[in-house]
Amino acid sequence: MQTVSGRRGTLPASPAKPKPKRKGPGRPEGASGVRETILDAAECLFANLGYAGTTLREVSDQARVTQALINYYFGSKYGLFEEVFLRRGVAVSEERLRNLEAVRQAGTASVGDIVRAFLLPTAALRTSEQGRHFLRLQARLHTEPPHISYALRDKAYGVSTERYVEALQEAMPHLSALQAHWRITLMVGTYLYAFSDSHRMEERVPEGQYQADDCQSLIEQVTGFVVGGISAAPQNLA
Amino acid sequence: MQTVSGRRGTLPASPAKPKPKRKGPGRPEGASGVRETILDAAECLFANLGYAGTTLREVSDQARVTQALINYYFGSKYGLFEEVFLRRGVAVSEERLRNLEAVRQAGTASVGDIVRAFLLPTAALRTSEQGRHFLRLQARLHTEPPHISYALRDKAYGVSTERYVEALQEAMPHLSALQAHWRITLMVGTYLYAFSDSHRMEERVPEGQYQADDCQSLIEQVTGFVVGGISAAPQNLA
DNA sequence: CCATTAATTAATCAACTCGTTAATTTATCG
DNA sequence: CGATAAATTAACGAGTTGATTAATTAATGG
Repeated sequence: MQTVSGRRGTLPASPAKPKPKRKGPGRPEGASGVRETILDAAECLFANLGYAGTTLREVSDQARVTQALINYYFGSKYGLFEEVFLRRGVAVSEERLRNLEAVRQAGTASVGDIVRAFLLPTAALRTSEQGRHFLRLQARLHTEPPHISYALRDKAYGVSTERYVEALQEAMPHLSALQAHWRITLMVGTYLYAFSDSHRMEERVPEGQYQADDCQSLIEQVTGFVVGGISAAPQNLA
Repeated sequence: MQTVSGRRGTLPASPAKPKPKRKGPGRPEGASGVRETILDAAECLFANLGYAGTTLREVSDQARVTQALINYYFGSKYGLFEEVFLRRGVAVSEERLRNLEAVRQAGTASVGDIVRAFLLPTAALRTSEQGRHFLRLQARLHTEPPHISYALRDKAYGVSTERYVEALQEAMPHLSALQAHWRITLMVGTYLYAFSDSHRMEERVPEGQYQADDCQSLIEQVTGFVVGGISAAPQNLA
């Protein structure tokens, strides 16, 4: 589709623009990329303002397109939201499954192996601005009303999370099914919060000790906590 | 403009009216209780739909008052939100401080003591429907945009959380200040998620094993996980 | 080279948003 | 009693909201 033939010589009344970014209506040459631009803008805004708090006009402004174009591409506001979330959500889920498969084939998986296999795909997202937007969006999705969140969460993460419960039961055979579910659930709650920047440690920790962009330290803190929590003795209530 | 003062005068010698619920305009006899009714309705809706997703009309409908009455009592939508959150938030925070003081005076506080002192006030809220609404609202507040959430979170929980960091450092002197902050932060993330019903274990756990209203089991699972996470051996980092 | 189709815009729409105002009803107090 | 203040309602208004439509431009395919 990338016919890179030169522009047509006859330019009606517009001045000669060497700029490849043509503005205005009309079918663009090749892929315009505007679709991804809209998704990026929406990802940022949905993450910061929530589903109801985001307006399509804000999205269109930030993406520098007209608002009608969003409905043209995604049909509706919810259609946009769906695609924003699933575009990264399914990728994360698939990577988790691949990671789990890898540690399983390498022998008996320890709790640490399982936790790292689960956390690494999302931890990697923290290295980019857009990735952090998605992580905030994801944390937010879990608090959105069911009719907005349930179907999406299930579609993206339903299967892979179930596999991790099974793997944990193999690693800790003395855990009941209910306990295994609980610990995976608590892991999810912990990392959602820790990776979403919705906490405010920056303001509470003595000067300069906390580096918000210290990704390595973040992963270690969270992994240590989660492994400790999952590995705790089942009736550890001293 | 409008008097937003709180408590009205003392209820006069109540003449034991059989029907204290008068409908229509005019000053009611004694305390009408409509203020709390509005707060309860708003608590439920803010929890389920978020700040932006809740309309004052829905609140007024559910509270069975006219929409203008909300502005009469609370000034603005945000004023209502503020009062909804703080009404229980400060109570929880104060109870946490009292609990911490109690375990400290009883001798050296263990990690389990600290965690239970922190979690019990919110766990108790799960026994009532309105309390569970508040817990969802609270979890949601942490994902709302800063201009909505930061001031409120700090006002309600700023001091008490800081005290718990100090207590944890006493209980685990080998932890650095940064690590202590992290572990308290991760405890918050974990319990916010676990107590807010934003997970969906009901649908994933084998039949009947999960009792959503089994408050005791919930507390045990979360407490065990958090104590294990906090007590985990700190990876060798500064 | 012309018909078709894809991409884009401006303009518009009906519904809904929060907040305000004037009016009304009643309790309370001097 | 009568004045005042409190509580409540109906109605409205200015501004947004998500979505639709008709028109416009250009690439593509036969």
